[in-house]
Amino acid sequence: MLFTGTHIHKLDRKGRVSVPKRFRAALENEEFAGIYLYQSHKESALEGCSHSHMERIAASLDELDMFSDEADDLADTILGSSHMLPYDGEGRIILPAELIEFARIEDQVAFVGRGRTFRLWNPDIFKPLQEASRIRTLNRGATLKLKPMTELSKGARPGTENEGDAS
Amino acid sequence: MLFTGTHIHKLDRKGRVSVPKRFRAALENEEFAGIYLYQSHKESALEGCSHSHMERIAASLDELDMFSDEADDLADTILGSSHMLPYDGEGRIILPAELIEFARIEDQVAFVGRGRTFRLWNPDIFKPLQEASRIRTLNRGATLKLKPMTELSKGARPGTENEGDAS
DNA sequence: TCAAATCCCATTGACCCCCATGTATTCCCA
DNA sequence: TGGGAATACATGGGGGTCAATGGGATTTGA
Repeated sequence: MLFTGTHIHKLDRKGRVSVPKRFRAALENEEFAGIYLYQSHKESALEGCSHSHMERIAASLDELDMFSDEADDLADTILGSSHMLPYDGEGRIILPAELIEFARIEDQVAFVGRGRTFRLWNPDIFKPLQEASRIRTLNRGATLKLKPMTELSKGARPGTENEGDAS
Repeated sequence: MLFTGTHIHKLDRKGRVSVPKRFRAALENEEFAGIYLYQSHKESALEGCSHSHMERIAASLDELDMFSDEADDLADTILGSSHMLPYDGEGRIILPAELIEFARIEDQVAFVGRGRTFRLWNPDIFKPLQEASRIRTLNRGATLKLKPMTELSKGARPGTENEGDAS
């Protein structure tokens, strides 16, 4: 289950867009045949994930103090603003007008893999940002500490990763 | 069983409102065909949940000191003021006048998913609050620490696990 | 007896299923 | 290695179905 690469697809006049085959393949064991989308906090983009990932978010929120302000805000912005979008027979979803508007999407949609999650962009907006981020990374000389293989099979560890971040 | 998204439905002149199909689907294995609603203690909203979640609240109250003021208050505000609302043949409930008034609901009701629970709002009140939540989340740089996948199958239990694992 | 709740049916409009067409990639064979 | 066919994926659009809604009729309960 890994989302990789950038795939640009067309938004048709019914508001439908094909989910890339690779992404659907990454999701094929999910109980829900479709994807979840919600507005990104920091970018003019949509965050995408699987049903089980959404379950993880809910379970994690459940553990925060039920009455904490932070849990409240996160519930409103992630769970409350998310859209559960099933595939049609051809593996397409309908992009809700609200999300199209938020991400300023026109006639094309870029699906950008981010590992456990992915993002949807207006390709014209994403492209220059991607270039800028590439340059920042080079200048910074960033290196990624890889986890030992042995840990991977045990499943993801908490505390180290933090999804939907690290631009 | 996950409540996600915001669904705005109409309150008709008989005081009925359709429960979103997705929410009903999330509840379809419940013994009681309907939902529970009670007044939120911090928002001008109604808290909604399933029968089994209500059981969980009752069980949690049991664990507090039976004679503490806190348990007293929670029992009064949650269990005492909750309404058990069955669906009609079309999947609607009747919103009691008391709750309509409390949440200042007019002709529309927003069902807002929060994972294991959901809230009902006057959409005009909720929308700006949600926007404020988004901004706070952004400023806070909040990222959610996700639970490891392996714990999901055990079900969520608040307050117990989650430690002894951060690398 | 009256009011309120439940049942029942009609309407409408959005969504989903289905099929047809187009396009790119892969695979096979010369 | 190049060309061509076959297949799989992406796209376009029509029509049926179902969820949401509105309102009348019947039942229940105070």
